[in-house]
Amino acid sequence: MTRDTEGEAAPTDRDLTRLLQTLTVESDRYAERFGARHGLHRTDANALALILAAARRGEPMSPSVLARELGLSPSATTALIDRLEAVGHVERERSAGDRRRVALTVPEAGLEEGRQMFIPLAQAFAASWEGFGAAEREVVARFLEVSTEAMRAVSAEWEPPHGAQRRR
Amino acid sequence: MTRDTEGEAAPTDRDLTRLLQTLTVESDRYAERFGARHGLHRTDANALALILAAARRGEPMSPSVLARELGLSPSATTALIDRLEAVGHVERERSAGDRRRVALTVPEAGLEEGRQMFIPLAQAFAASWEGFGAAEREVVARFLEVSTEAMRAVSAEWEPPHGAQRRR
DNA sequence: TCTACTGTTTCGATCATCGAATTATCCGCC
DNA sequence: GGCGGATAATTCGATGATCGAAACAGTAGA
Repeated sequence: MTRDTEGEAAPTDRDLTRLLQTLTVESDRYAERFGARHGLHRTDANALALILAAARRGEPMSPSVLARELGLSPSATTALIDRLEAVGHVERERSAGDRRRVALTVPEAGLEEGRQMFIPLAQAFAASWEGFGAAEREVVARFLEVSTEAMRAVSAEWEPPHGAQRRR
Repeated sequence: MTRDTEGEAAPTDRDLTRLLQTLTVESDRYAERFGARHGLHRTDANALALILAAARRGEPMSPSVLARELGLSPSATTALIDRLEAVGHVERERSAGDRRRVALTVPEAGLEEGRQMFIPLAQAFAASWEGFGAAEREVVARFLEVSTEAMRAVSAEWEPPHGAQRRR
C-alpha cells in the first residue's frame, strides 16, 4: 500500500521490514481464524502444524520438543496435547525404547483431515506464486532463510522465557 | 535444512510454504520473548507495533481499528490498552471532533523507547539483507505482498471470529 | 427533543498458561 | 544388583488474557 509495486526504486530495509511485519500479523490472524473454524486455538494450530511437519519427515514428535519449539511450558504443553487428543487430532504412544518418552502420532484418519485443513492455504499460496520463476524462487527462499535466522539470533540473545536453560 | 541452498533445483511451492511457516513460527517465538523481555505479551507487542506504525504514518489509532487489525474483541482490546497505558506506552485521548472516539497516542518519551525496542530486529534484518540487490528486493517485496494477500483471502472466506460483520 | 446508531467500557465467566511439586523411568556407580 | 541423580511427562492450584452481553456516552437525523 505504501509501496508502489512497479516503481523502479528498490524497497528499502524499512519497506521490507514493514512488509514482513504485515505478513506475520496476518499470519497471526490466519491462525486465529483457522482455529475458530476448526475448534482449535492459535497455539493448537501451530502445534498441529509442527506435529504434522515432523510426521512428514518421519520423525516422532515428543511433548518436550514441542514445548521447546512453541516456547511453551511443559505443563501448558500437556494441556495442549490433552486438547488435541480430545478431538482426535493426535494420539499419545509411549515410546518402546524409553518408556518415559511419549511419541505424538497422528491417527490415519486425522492425518488426512489435518492435511485437508492446510490445503486451502497451500493452494492459495501456489496460485499467488505462479508468476515466480526458478531464479526468483531461489531469491525468495534465501531471503526467508536469512530473515528467519536473523529473528532467531536476536531473540536468542534474550533469556529464554522458561527454565529452558541454554539451548544452542 | 531440508533444502539445499545452492542447489540448482528451484524451490517448490512446498519448500516455500514450509519456509514461510518456519518464519511465522519463529516470529511467534520472537514476539513471545520480546514480550517477556519488556513485560508485555505477544498481543501487546503486536498492538504496540501497530500503534507505532500508525503514529509513523501520522494517523491516529483507535481501539476499534486496533481490535479489527488484531482480530480481538472490543472488551479484550480495552483490557489490552489498559495494560499498555499502565506501563506508559500509550495514552488515551478523547478525540476533539467526535468525543466517542479515543485516539491512542504514544507519549514522547515512550515513543523513543518503543522505537528502541524494535531497533535490534531491524538492524539484524538489515544486516542479513545486505547481499540483496535492487532487483532481488523487488522480487522479495512482490512475494511478501502476494503471500500476505493470499492468507488474507483464504481466512476472509471463513466467518470472522467476532461480531465484526462484513468488512471491506 | 426523540430515536437509532456508533465507539468504548464494565462485568462476570471461561480457559490457556504458569510454577512448583509428583510420578515414572533411565543411567552411571559402587 | 540395588542406589541416587537426572530426565520425561504429568497433576495441581493460581493468574490473567480473552470472551459475550449489557451498559454508557456521544452523534446524527427526523
